[in-house]
Amino acid sequence: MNRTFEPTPRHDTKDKILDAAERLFADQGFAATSLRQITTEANVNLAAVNYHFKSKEALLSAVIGRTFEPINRRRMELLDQLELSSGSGRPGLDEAVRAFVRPALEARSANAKSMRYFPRLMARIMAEPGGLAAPVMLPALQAVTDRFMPVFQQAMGVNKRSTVLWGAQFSIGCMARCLIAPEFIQAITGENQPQESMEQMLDRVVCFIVGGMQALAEREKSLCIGA
Amino acid sequence: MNRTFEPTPRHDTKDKILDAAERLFADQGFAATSLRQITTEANVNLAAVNYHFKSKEALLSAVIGRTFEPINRRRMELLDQLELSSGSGRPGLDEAVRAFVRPALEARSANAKSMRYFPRLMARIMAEPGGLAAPVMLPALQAVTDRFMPVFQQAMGVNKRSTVLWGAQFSIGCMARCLIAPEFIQAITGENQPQESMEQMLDRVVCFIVGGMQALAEREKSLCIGA
DNA sequence: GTATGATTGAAACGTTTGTATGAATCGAAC
DNA sequence: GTTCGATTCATACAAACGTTTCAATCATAC
Repeated sequence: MNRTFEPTPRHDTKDKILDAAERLFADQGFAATSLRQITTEANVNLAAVNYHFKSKEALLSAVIGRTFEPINRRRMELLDQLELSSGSGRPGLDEAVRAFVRPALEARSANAKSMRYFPRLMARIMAEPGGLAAPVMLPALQAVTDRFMPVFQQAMGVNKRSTVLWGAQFSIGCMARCLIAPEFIQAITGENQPQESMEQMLDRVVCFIVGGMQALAEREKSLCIGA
Repeated sequence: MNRTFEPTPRHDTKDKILDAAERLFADQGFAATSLRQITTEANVNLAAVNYHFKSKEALLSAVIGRTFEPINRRRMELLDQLELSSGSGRPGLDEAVRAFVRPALEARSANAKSMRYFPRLMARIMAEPGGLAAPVMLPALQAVTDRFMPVFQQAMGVNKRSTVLWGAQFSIGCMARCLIAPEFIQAITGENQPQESMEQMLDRVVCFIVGGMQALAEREKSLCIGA
């Protein structure tokens, strides 16, 4: 067999593939990213993808799982801590929203060397309720929803579940947008805006979301009075 | 030449391609949609795509242009009317936000027979500042931004342009999310929520956005007092 | 009827794709 | 050193892809 073998260190092939896939899926989307692009960037052999991950789709699931699972775990931790440190076990709306949003912004900041990729991956995945990522994403979203929705509802002081559900959806929209907004602002204005810190961005988006949720709560109350 | 020719009516090939492309690009994304899928759904010949649109990318640009251009034109019209009918030529924040959001929701409703497609197309496009759609989208976004941003700023009563820019980005996030929220709510809760009318959805999202923007304005004022 | 440009049709082309295959190499245990 | 499973390598395969080509057909004007 004609083989020009240059051995690759064998201890991190899988991670190299995951890293490259995360970057390229985020930048180009799943379908437009070929396995050869991934393996070229990761400097591994094409067959390694199927060996370690069985299929391209399974690779996507793995990328999503390792990206989003820590965020959701962090959310749960923050909320648990909040409830412990709140005298009545009932966090305020501002605190609850922070616990929801902060992990996503933290993840953005933690990916300093590939900061341009994570926000787009998240934006792409969040736009696809029935897409390829659904089997991985829906259970995760379900768990977070089950945990946070009652807290939001209590903090908003509303009776209707639909008010909370819509508020949560708009909050997700804000949060997702927040992750890519710097790129958009740059593209639209052509200005090099001074870089905002993560805490500044967090303050802005939490302020907006809390204001919006409180407005929805007020709306519900005034509709009840009118009915 | 061996040809089994069945003539197609020649008066609407281009529109059939655009319709099919809009549906499939929205549902699957650009890269995952092949021209053969489009032409099969449109019941036209493969070569027609390149004849009428020159390339797949040009087809995408055409789809985006015909989808988003009417929305933006409607936005401008609504705002013009608003300024005419406002005594001082200065619309309130609620009205300005409505003028921004309503056309998108209207477009969703107008696509009754393909309602599942338009929201996703919009969500996909909005997630990609530097993507394939950028040459078409950025000028359109620029025009809308130039027109609405001063109105929002005045209505919010803030001095800093950055406050308005961020508020606008969060608003776009809310609006985009609003278009696909019914699917998400359905997927997460497994419940068949009663269908909300367009006006109900519009009221909800405008309420949230206005609340959020007012909160940002208050935040700016309190930061100025503190500084 | 003829001429001409527009439009459609079938097929070809070269490239790319994900998956699969079997051999070579590696690393750990004995 | 030998064995065995894990891992990597080069290659093959069939299918799919966007673009192109050229002839047939259509529609309109004269």
